[in-house]
Amino acid sequence: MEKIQKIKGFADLLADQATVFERLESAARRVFGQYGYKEARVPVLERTELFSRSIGEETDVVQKEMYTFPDRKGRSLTMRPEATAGMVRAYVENALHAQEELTKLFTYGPMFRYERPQKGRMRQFHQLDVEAFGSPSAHLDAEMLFMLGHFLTEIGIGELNFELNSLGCPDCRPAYQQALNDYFKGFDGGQLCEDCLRRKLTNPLRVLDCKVPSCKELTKGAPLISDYLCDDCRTHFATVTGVLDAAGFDYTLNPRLVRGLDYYVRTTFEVTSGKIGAQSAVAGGGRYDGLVKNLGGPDLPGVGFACGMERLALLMGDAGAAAPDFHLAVLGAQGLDAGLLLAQKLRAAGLSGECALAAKSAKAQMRQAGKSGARYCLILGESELADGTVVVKNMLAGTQETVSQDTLLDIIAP
RNA sequence: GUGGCUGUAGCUCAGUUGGCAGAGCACCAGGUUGUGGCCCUGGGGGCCGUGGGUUCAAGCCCCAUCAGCCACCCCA
Repeated sequence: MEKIQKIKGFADLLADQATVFERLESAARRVFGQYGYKEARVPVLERTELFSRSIGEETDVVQKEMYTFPDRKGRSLTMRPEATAGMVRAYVENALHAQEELTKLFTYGPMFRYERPQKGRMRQFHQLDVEAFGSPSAHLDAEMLFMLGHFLTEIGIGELNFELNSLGCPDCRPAYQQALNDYFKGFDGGQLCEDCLRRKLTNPLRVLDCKVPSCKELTKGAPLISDYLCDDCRTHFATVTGVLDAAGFDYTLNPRLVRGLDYYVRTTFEVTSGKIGAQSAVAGGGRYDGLVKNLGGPDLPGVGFACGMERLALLMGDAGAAAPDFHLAVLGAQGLDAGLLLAQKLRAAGLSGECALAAKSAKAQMRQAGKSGARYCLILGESELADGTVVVKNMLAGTQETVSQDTLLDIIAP
């Protein structure tokens, strides 16, 4: 029969890799919980309109990266390309705003984007996602950055860059975009790279972020958002940076930091690493006041961020499985039943280990015990079976003794 | 969507001007009637990614296709 292989950009996470993800998830639950965030589990499949309306019709994500298809009744559905839209939908649909003034939620799971895979970029990838609804406070922005930093420290990742910017709001951003457009009008003659000529129309902010040297040169004199912020946005941002400074939180201001999703306003941030290839962003987020209303909810503000789990995994050491307590070797087929029962007794007492399922040679079973990494190898042969004992071999020391099965637990209990 | 590199044993990879399919590691067994790691001996394993083409003959040459890696783009 023909082999069926997994589809491009999807991955099987096995054993040690799965353990790394489990560690990320439990660390997230622990740390986010310390800040009052509660877990939410939301669907992976949503109505397409949810994403086109929130992320922005003209964004790359919506234009060319979504897994979109009709269901059996012809409705357009989409595998979520990011988590925020679904979280906002759940917040609105469950009327959580009516239950508490501030709602703090986190979730994690697979996201889907139809992109060409490369280092740190998969078509099915996983994100940790945090959202806080209901507060316009700049202190919430700052606390969220503290929490993100706390989490990254907790999982042992260092040497990261926190970049910070304010994108302004619907009151002040139009003036800035106009200024930027005016500035770029002078460069219609092809002095910008091909990508930037396109970007100039679709997302002018992104031109500021171009890596082509000639473009970098041309944008040196470009207007910066920081000079166009309205008073409210300026105050908000100053409060955020002020709190971060007071805490000695390490970050850099990047007035050219752009986000690919349309809903961001005011505070935006990105955490990058120089050690994971070209896809260097490990986390990114910001404030999205207006999004909740845009998705049919009340006019309440929100802040959030997402963390790429595959990218975090690239920065983490190998997990290494926990060593079991015992391996039970059975010599002689008559002992298989008794062996299994003995193993059950040990597991009931909280120990971990496996029992032989076939009476292979002693050498073969010892080899298996060695490979399992078990602290003890228990040997149940004909003579032990006859007098209710068992041989306990300490695999590290290489010593062994014969003990009664009744006192076995006293010896090998951790 | 664009570009470069790569697909041979479970894994990492050799494979000559086109001429019998290879190594190391891993796995299994034996060397020890009931004792792991080190060592020695032996063994099982291959639609050479897939489909076409050229040829007396293709792992090798040509075309297509799928997949992987890296980069662009974009983003977590």
